[in-house]
Formats: sequence, C-alpha cells, structure tokens
Amino acid sequence: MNHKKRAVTIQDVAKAAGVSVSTVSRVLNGKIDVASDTQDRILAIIGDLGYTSNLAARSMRSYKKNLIGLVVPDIGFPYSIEIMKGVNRAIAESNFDLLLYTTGDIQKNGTDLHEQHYVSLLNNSITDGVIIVASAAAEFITNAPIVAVDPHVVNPNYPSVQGTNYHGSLEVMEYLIGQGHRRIGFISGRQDVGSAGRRLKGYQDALANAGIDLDEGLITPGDFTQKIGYKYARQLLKLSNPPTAIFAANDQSAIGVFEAAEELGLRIPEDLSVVGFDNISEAKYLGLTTVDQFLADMGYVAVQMLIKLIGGELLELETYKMQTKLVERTSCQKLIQTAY
Amino acid sequence: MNHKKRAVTIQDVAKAAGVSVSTVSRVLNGKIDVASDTQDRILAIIGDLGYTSNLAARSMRSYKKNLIGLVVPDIGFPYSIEIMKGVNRAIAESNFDLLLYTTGDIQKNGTDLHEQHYVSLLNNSITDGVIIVASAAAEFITNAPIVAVDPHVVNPNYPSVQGTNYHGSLEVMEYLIGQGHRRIGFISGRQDVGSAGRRLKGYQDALANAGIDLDEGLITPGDFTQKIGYKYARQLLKLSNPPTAIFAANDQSAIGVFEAAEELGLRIPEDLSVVGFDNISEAKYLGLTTVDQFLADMGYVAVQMLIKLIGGELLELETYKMQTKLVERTSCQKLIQTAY
DNA sequence: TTTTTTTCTGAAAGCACTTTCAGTTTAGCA
DNA sequence: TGCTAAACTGAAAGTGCTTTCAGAAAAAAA
Repeated sequence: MNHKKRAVTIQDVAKAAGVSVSTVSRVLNGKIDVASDTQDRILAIIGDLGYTSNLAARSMRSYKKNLIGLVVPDIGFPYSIEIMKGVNRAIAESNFDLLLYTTGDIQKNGTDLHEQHYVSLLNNSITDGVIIVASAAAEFITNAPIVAVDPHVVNPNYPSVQGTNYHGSLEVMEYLIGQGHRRIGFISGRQDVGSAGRRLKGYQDALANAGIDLDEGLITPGDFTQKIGYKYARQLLKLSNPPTAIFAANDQSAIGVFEAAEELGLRIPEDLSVVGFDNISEAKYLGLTTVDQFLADMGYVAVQMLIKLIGGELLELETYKMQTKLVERTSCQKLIQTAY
Repeated sequence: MNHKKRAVTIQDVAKAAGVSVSTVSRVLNGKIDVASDTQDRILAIIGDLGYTSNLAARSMRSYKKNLIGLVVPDIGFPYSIEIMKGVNRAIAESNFDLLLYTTGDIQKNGTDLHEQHYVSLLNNSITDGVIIVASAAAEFITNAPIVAVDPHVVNPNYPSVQGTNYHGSLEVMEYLIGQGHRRIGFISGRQDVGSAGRRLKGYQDALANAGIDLDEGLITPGDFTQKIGYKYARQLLKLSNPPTAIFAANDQSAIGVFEAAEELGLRIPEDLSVVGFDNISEAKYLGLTTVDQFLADMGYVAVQMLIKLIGGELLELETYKMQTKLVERTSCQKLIQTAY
C-alpha cells in the first residue's frame, strides 16, 4: 500500500524495445553508435511508458548531473528571496537545474556544522556544485566546487561574491552627515555575520572622518529582523537626546524603525531620517533610502562562477566584489537647524 | 583535476574502524544490535573523516528519504514566494528537508509535460513525495504521493489545496457594486490557469446578479504580470467611457493598473478604484484592496497533507478549500455620482 | 560443563543506472 | 568475392549504500 506502483525502469524500456539496457542507456545519453531507427523506437517506448531515469542511480555512476545546489538559511527572508531571483535567472539561462536545500531552522542550531553537512551531502551525491548563501564557515571539505554569496568571513578559502559593505556604509554616513545630521543612531545586524560588522565599522569610521564624537549610546544591538529593529528604534527615539537620523543595518530593521516612528508620532523624513541596507523590494514602496547590494546580481554572478568551475575552467577572480550603490528615496531630509 | 578528492565513503569508515560496512550502516541508521563501544568508536571516526552518506546511494536502497520535493514554476514570482514561505514553515516544524525544483523556463515550453517529468523524476528517485504548485496536469503517474497547491483543474485526480477563487471574486464585485460602481473593468489572468477562469466567472456572475449588463469591452486579456496589467489598464482607461473601477485578476496586474493610472494622471481611489487578488506582501505598502488567498497557509497545509500521505495515513479531505477573505485597504472609494 | 538464548558482526545480494570491453553485423572498397 | 573498417549491440562490472541471512561470540540457563 505504501509504495504503490513500482517505477518504470530502464530495464522495462529495454525489454519492451527488445534491446539491452546498455542500448537504452546510450540513446538516453545521446551517445554515438546506435542505429537511428532503434533510437526512434526506444524513444517512442520511453514516451509511452512515461519513463524517467532514476536521479539517484544516475548520479551514482556519472559525474555529470546538471544539477546545482543552493543552500539558503531561510527562504522566507526578503534577503534570500532577492538572491534566489538572480540564481533562478542564471539557471534559466543555463542547462542546469536547481536544487534548493534548506532546513528552515537556522535559528535553532548554530549554522556552521549544518552548512558543512549540507554542502557535502549535496556535493558528494547529486549536485555538480553548490552555492551557499551567508555561510559562516571559513572552509569547506567537498569534492565538487562551491561558491559563496555574502559569506561571513572576508577572506574565505573558497570563491565568493561579496558586496562592498564597508564602502556602502561609509557612503550612507557621508550622505547623512552631508545633510547636517550629527546624532545618527545605528541599529546593528547580527553579531556573527561578517557584513554586519563591516557596516558598523563604516559607521564608526565615517563619524571619525567627519570629526564627530562617537556616542556609544546611539549604537544598539540588532539581528536583522523587523521586530528587533522596532524594539531598538523605540529605545533610541525615547532617549532624552534622540538621534535625528537612524541608519539600520538592513532594510528589515529599517522597516521596524518606520513602525516605531509612526507609533511615536514622528514623521519620516520631517522628524526623522532613516536609511536601510539591501534594497529589498519593499523598500521602493516605503520610499526608504537604502544601499542597493544588487543581491539578485550576486546570485546571478555566483551561478556563472560555479558553472565555470564545474566546467573545469579557472576563475579570473576568486572573490567577486559587487559594488554597492546608494539609492536615494524619500526617507531622508536635510536637518533643519533647531536652536539649542 | 576535475573531481578533486574522492568523497569519503562508508567503506573508508569501516576500514578505519576495523569493522564491516554493514556494521557502520547499522549505527548510521540507528538499528539495534551493535555494541555501544563499537558504536562510539564508529561515530567518532565518522566525525573525524567528515563522512556524509551519499544521498543518491542511500535513496536507491531505502524507501525513506525524509525529503520533500517542491516543484514551482518560477521562484521569482511573489505568488510562488508566498507559497514557499508557508512550505518552509511547515518543513521547519517537521523532520523533513526540502528539495526545491525549478527549471526557470516555464515561459518557453508548455508546462504540462515538464511537470509530469519533474514529478516522476523526484518521486521515483530521491523524494518521499512532492508538492506541485499551479500544476496544469489533471493526473500524475507517480509512485510516491503528491499534493497540489492551486492546481489549474478543479477536480484533479490528486489531493490538492485550493482557494475559493469564485467566491472571492464574487465578494470583490459585490463590494465594488455596493460602492456604486457600475462600469467595472476586469483584467484577466492567464487563460490556461483554472483559477483565472473562476475569477472571471465570479466577475460575470456578480454583474448578472446585480442586474448590470455585461460590457465585453471592459474585459481584457491578461497574463498575471505587471507589464501586461499596465498595458490593458491603459487601454481600459483610454476608453471613451472608461470604467470607474478595475478588478485585476491578481495583485501584480493591479500594480500595473497603478502604474497606468499614475501615468494618466488619475488618482487612486479618487478617480479610480482598484482591486487585486492574492494579497502579496507588496499590496500592503500600496494600500491595495485585494483578496487574501492565504497562499502561505496553502503551502503550509499542503506540506502537512503530504506528510500524512507519506506516513501512509488517509486524508479526511482530498481537496482542502482555503477560504479567501477580502482585505479592505485604501484603493477603493464610494463612487461619487457625476452628472450624466 | 553443556545447552540455549541473546547479542553482535560480516558476506553477499540487490537497487537502477553508466560504461567499458568485446563481439557481431553491415558497409566500403578493391 | 574477400578483406578491412565502421556501425551497432550486449554482457558484465562497478557505483555507495541497505538489508537479509547466517554464523560467531558472549551471556544466561540448565
């Protein structure tokens, strides 16, 4: 009852066609040396029987699987979705198929071990290579190539596509400072994530460059979620001397800032300027000024790099730097000098 | 050079531990009858060697794979993304992993054949069951269970989760008519998609119920994309006697309507009321009144149904009807009677 | 101590396929 | 017609694993 009909195998096809398995396999793989009429006959029978080759068995024998693995922490995040869009586009243009792997529970267990596990699981089995998003590991043991998108470590042991996080953060701060803001709040990203650290560094350095004293009280923790963004935005805005602008480490936190501002009756940008990071699709609708990381393009490039590696080619660049760009919308405003 | 190191296999582990492969396999699968110290020793060696079992080889022998396949037309669509979110949540709560399959090229080739192909590919190989989104086929040949989300056919041969498209459409129309709208434009969905047809039927029937003559000129084709929504919205709005409201078959088309309205200098809702369908995340930001299909919940429920089937249980309901709900936002307004 | 039971282990078959190797036809050419 | 090359096909080995079967060692019972 449990496994209903047995799947139709290559043997069934062979028997029906009156040839040997090897012959069927040959027409399946487009190999030479099989008479065109036998070929047609076999193809017809395959159609009739509705045969599909067993992925498992096939990948066991042959090295070429035409399958790329994608390991993503959580497909629900806008961040992941953006990257997936780019990956999808590159896949569509290639002759590879996509195998997305997720356990959906990064929150629960530390990622590191699992990443390694999934990468080997896929690469040692059914994929020709894998793309890993936001990986924490500095090294991977795998016998097929991998490419990382936005890894936590700056100089990983594997090829990667990275955004210019430090630069982007610097640019945001120069923009804000240029608008006259002096008290700028910063809502951090997840501590264990490399890019979050680089954005914080950019914040600090820009302040120093402009000769503004760093007020530690304006830097809050964070974890890239809207909820926590909201929480710390409230905290910042309730300060006796609140910031005139808030720079959130990503767009989702920035959305949390919007929420807190609205609740406290503050208008954006009149009473508070807000900047995010990532440029997820929601940002456009909110008029959120943010830094475009070109996440989709990062996914796209990663697939192209991986396909090269699978083909045995060498990469010109081991780490591809995707240039960030400040996207000005309506969430920021020149600071009107108030009398002190 | 191409396949660097050979992956570490169960044999390597066995050799290192000085036992036979079968023993290693037994500890791997948590079977009884292996001395606890041998067990510990083997486990340690597995850790040292970084062994991961070969998915392909494993799924060839055993029926239980703890893997669920998800076949999605295009992961870039907000529609797909919503469903994926729900699937992801259900997966996280289960002890299954997700294998997302997409070729990314539904546009190019008719979907039907490919769907069948992917479903068998997955189900005859590495997955315990698959969920297929927006499937066109009425029947599937597969030896593992499948569950469809929003299939094109109303009464498919397989279990499915469906929205109440007709009902939702009716509700929209009653709402619009209740606001005094008489000339209501309809931008259709893709013709080959069942739910699109049901929404159109709802549109027509609601008009008939209200005793309003159907003006065929107010019904345009469509394909669920923003671009085509824009195109036909323009066409509708340039009519000598344009509609006062437009009901788009999905939110993305509705966004196209917004675009067209803005371009023609029409304010929403003052000059034009707009309703969509789906309630994708963008809808909230646009203030788009729409019908919530609870796509994420549909994905969630589908996974739960599938897991039951995999476990050999029977379903109470072969087709789960997810009740739609009108979400009122700010894109509609009572029609102010203009003098004719 | 002998017999029975329990615990533990390994050999080998089988899963569905690809690929190598060798063998049989058929065609090409003198 | 005979000989060589090309075209075609099948048997069988091998891929990494699980599982059955049976046998050995240890523990328990007699």
